[in-house]
Amino acid sequence: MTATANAPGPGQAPRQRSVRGRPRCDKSRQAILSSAYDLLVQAGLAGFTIEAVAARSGCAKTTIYRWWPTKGALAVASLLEMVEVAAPIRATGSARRDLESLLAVMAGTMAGPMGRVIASIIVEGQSNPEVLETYCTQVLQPRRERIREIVRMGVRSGELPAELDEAVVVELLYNTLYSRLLIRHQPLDEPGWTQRLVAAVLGPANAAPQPVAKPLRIHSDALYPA
Amino acid sequence: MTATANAPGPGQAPRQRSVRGRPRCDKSRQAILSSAYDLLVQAGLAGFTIEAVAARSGCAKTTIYRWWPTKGALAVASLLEMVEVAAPIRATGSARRDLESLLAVMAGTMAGPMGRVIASIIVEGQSNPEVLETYCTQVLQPRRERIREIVRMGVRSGELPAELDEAVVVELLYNTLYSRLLIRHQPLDEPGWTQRLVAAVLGPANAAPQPVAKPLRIHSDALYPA
Amino acid sequence: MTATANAPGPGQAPRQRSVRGRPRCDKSRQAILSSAYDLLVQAGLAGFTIEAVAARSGCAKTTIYRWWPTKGALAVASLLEMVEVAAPIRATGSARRDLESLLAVMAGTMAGPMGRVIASIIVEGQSNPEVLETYCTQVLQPRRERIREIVRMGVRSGELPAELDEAVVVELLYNTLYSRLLIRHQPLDEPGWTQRLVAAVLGPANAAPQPVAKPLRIHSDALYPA
Amino acid sequence: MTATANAPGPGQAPRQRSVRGRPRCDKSRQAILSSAYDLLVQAGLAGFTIEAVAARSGCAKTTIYRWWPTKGALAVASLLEMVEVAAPIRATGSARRDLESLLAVMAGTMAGPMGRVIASIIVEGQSNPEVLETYCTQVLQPRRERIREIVRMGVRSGELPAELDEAVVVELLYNTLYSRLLIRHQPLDEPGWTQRLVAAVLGPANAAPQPVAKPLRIHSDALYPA
DNA sequence: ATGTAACCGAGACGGTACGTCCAGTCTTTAT
DNA sequence: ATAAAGACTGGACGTACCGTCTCGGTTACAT
Repeated sequence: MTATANAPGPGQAPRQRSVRGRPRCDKSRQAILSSAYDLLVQAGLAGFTIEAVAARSGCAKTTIYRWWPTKGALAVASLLEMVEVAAPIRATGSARRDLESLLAVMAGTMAGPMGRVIASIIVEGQSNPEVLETYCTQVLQPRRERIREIVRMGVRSGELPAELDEAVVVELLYNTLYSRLLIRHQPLDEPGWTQRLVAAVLGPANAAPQPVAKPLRIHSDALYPA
Repeated sequence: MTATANAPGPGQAPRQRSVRGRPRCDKSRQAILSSAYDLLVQAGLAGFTIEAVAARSGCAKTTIYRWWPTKGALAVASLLEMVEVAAPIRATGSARRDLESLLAVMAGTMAGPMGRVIASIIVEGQSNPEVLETYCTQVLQPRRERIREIVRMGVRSGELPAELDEAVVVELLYNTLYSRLLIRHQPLDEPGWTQRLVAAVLGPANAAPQPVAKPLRIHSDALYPA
Repeated sequence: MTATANAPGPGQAPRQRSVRGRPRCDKSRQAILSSAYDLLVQAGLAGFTIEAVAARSGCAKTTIYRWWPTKGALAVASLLEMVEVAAPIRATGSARRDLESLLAVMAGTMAGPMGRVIASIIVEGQSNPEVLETYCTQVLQPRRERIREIVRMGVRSGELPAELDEAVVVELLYNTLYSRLLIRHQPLDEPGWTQRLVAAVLGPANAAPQPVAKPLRIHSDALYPA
Repeated sequence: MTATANAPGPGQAPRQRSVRGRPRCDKSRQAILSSAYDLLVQAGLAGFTIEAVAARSGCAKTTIYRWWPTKGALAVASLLEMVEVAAPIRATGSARRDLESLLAVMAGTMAGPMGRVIASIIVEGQSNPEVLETYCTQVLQPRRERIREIVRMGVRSGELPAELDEAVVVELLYNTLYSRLLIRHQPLDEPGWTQRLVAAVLGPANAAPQPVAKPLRIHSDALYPA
């Protein structure tokens, strides 16, 4: 993990818990993070200014700079604060259906306000590699792993062909979301798109899916508000 | 087309061709565009400043603002200036191989300096929809069409399965490139990646490809230096 | 002369009068200088802030920084703007009386608002030698010269002893003013002080002063509002 | 005496001597005062910062603020710590010579590092009258009294004319030092200046000085390092 | 040939945000 | 109680670019 993330998520100790001195004011931390998030949602990158965050949160600029070295770091931190680590979802027993609905949820999320935040983070990351690094480690990878798991389960149950390249499946499904978010050549919520995507990636649904005996409790890849 | 694109490509008339007055100085236009491009390549978005472009090109800021309304517009224009409309390539007769090599070329291009420029354009486009619009129309769509054509030809020749969803194929192949460019979770030039990608999208190569009778001269999707 | 003075006094050409580019806005210059002066008078050094000057004058900070490199330079310039080069006074024919009244006027000026400005300039000058240099050259020296002239005339007319050390006289009379301004150990306008001072410096008035035939029109050392 | 001076000289109890709690740490007091002095000498006003003093002395800012209300108060206190109350000097028997040598010593002191400290104190005093007040009471007045005493003795012995205005003599001699310190229009250590000054103020040395019967031990006006 | 219109360079201008420094204050633990 | 540590609000700093605005000068067509 990088310094970018030293605005701690739950359970993290960013600075060696100091015994001496005034402890960090958590109210300020919260105010700053939620102000940052709100500004990103409402005004996008243009309005996402340290000064604006300071003004809206009622905190001093110095307090912001003390804890987050760059705007990008602040942006990721504000996203992490708003997102559950991994929301559990109910597996239906069909990997196909699971993927479809998961993709739909993700696309919906990205089409909404959180999408603007994510886009902003990626933008900031272009000139600040640590931001992207943190985003990938903290947000992207755990969620990609969920998709991978669904695929793995589908293969194991025989629903999906054994020769399926898991890594590529994840890559294809996920990347297409981000591209639409950023390039906007097509809408993220194009109707029917989810199904076509899954069909194309998994191949035609000729084999009847075998319902798993015990419907497992797995986790969603979607970004949920905390 | 929007005002964003009024930095004309060849043969375009951005402003109602004025009969009176001093004609536009093409030397300045060239100097500005190439300075912009160079700055984008060398310093990325951080160094891509109207003032820097003016300084490097030896032109006045007013001259830049006269012709390009925003930094984003200037960025796209500078890219268009550096890129052939569509470089012709030799079709090998195998759609699979064509796609693989095309993807490899594109990935290579995006991993290089031009990738930085493209990323910058997309970044600028986040707060300036016209920029993305122009980029899609002028750069993206024509190139996507080429992929589509290869697929179409492959289907027609029987090399590729008839039920292939052309639109989705293009989407999958292309988007994954842009995601890697922007998110950097994986390198663009991962070895073997191109093959796995094509295999996953087109399905297993069971049908023996039928070489087309007359190898057609089609066009590359890659962005070539002009 | 130093860069500090490039806010021109009358007849000066601070930057080689440039033919190219937008000419300097004199309204801004005036507004800045008078705002600076007012702030120095009203709030002293504490309130004399580039930001405050900008706010009060309605100009941008950058405009101020473009023309005056430091707060000190701005302070001197604002003083120079408010002061006549050398106000003429009527010589009475008695060097003694002339010096007394001149000292009284100067003390009065220094005890007033302009004194605060001068004190501020000297303070700024402590960490910026150019400021002091400019102040001495532009303000102090010309005025000291006037005292010297009065003394010279008094000696020539026989009113003052020939062995009088002109330089020291000027030094003694002037310095004591500045010390009282800055150290405040004694009030500047102590009644009778002027006479005692002159008496001590010039020696006892034993020689009857010879009235000059034609009372000359000389110049005051005092700082007059322009 | 004012609150400004509650940095105690030796033997003073600024705060009602507390019976309970941790006693004041004298090591901190010393460290702070000498750090302040050093910073004033080395970096002048610019580097004389509470934070810098804290850093250099290894004390906390709060400790400084607890004992000295303002930077100015700290500055005077640091000067007082470095200075003997009144260093004794040997009177030569000639008031003239005594004054000359005394002036020379003072000028030398002011031209050196301590001069920077004094200038800083006066600067601070401009926006903090209590600082000047303390400086005058603690430093200036006792030393001026010494000059006055020399003059008085000179008059009593007949060396100096009886009509000499003691107060004005002190004023003239002392003020000119401070002016040169602050305005820098002339160097403080101009050779021969001391003699000319004394000559001008005391009048020509026509009367042969009467050596006093018993050379008295008086005190110097100069500021000696403790 | 001479307007007239649009171009071009230079550079001043009002602004916004930057990231930093320091001022003072407050809150904690340690002595 | 005093001290050290260090987080906090707040204000000003000086800088970088923004996008706009005059200027003096330069083409090149249209009278």
